[in-house]
Amino acid sequence: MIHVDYKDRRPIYEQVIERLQDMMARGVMEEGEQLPSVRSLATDLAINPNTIQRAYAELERQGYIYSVKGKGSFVAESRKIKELIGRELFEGLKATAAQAKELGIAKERLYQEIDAAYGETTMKEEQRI
Amino acid sequence: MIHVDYKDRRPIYEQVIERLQDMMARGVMEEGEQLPSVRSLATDLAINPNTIQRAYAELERQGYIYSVKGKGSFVAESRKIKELIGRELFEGLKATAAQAKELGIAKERLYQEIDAAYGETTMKEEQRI
Amino acid sequence: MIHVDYKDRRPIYEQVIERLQDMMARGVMEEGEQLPSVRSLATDLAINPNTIQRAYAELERQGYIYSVKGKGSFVAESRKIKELIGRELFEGLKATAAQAKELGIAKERLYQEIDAAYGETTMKEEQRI
Amino acid sequence: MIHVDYKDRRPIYEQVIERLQDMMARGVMEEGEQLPSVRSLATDLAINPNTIQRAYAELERQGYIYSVKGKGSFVAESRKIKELIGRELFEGLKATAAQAKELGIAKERLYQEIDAAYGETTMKEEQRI
DNA sequence: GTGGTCTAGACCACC
DNA sequence: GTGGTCTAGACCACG
Repeated sequence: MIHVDYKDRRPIYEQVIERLQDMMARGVMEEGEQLPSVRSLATDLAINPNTIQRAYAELERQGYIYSVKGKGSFVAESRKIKELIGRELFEGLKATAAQAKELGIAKERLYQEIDAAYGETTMKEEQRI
Repeated sequence: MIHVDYKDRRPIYEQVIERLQDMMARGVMEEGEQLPSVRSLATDLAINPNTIQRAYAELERQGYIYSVKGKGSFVAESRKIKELIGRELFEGLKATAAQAKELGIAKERLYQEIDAAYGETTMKEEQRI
Repeated sequence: MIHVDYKDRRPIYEQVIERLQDMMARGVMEEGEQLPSVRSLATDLAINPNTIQRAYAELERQGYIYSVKGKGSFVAESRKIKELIGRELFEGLKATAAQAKELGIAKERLYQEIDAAYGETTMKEEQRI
Repeated sequence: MIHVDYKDRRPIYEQVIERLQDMMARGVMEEGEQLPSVRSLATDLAINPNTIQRAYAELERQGYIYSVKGKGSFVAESRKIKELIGRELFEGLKATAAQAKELGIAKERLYQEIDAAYGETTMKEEQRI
């Protein structure tokens, strides 16, 4: 389900956060669904419970999940999650576009790159057919 | 000229690198121009010379500048810098686009955001008129 | 295990890098194996931890090892290491051959030297028998 | 005649040494021929006379040239120069071959690389015809 | 004066 | 405990 890569230079708790965010954004984990307990997930991934605890705390702080004492942690409303993910992505895109403009890069050149990214994966899916 | 933010979580030497990359990309520092000496920039920013030294070493490794013992550090060819900056920007954009596709975001939505970024600044310039 | 030579004109961190590269290339240190910690190796060699830190950072950048905060540093995949070492060696050989050609040295003379190096050690091994 | 590259990371005096060694090895400068004076060469290359002085001193120490007080510096016997150049090149090759053997690389693989280096340039010369 | 290396000692983030 | 960053201060090589 989740996989941590020790060769990845980012801290493990960040990897866990990102993987969970991704699963929630893509609907693999649905609104209101209960997340695995800190201890069970720690056992599954063979890492320190403190690390999972930290990931969950951060996800709660950001608004992706909410915790109920004595019950567990749950996925927040999908509307909210979509908004959070979208805001982050668009902010990054905005910064990139601003920098590109400053460097004198035509915006059509950016479109082109986006088309390539979208088309590329589409091709792969077609090959699966 | 350059400013370091101690509240920023990123290491100081990275902030210095990015600021200098940016200045070179925008042509504020021209090809062949001598950068401030390690010691003088360290004094200006009120940080340790070793930290600047590290930033310069990394910039040289990446190809943005070249350093000569006893002479100083100098901005590399602008052609090369444009290429380096462009490659980095497009790689980031590619990753963003791939993520957006995975999240089911229409690429037209990305175009829209880019147009906004390009248009926005244009608006500001027009307001100056 | 490792030895630094203060009479050597090359910086200490480079000597450490080369010794470790050599050990990894020869299989003395195997894939995934944990390297000595920055502090312990520094103590062993009686040099400053920062110097070891720099060597490890460079080795990671080159792809020979990977480091994880709070865990340690580990030898990369042997396949990758073989490739890195081989590339370096052949590049050096290419430069030597090019220089030899320019000086009007027959390439058979180079073969001869290589045979000597290969044969010489073989002789030693035979003497052991 | 000689050219120094400020972008080259090696110190200028080393570049001057190598260029002169090369010219002597290839017979561009003949046995007994007088080298340009320290001051005139310094002026030509627009660098500090101390730098040239250092290069000449090092070349004399290595046996490539000899100086006569009040007269100038002269190229040593070509037999000696050939020997010096050859010794350096073959020592490097020997070390490379030894390392290759230790890594389990077949010596035929080294021949191949040498052939490529010799052949490649030969091709270019043929194209000139 | 310039860049480059090294030491000693401190603090942080992570696990 | 681990790796990573930073400071203060020193010394060297180069021009």
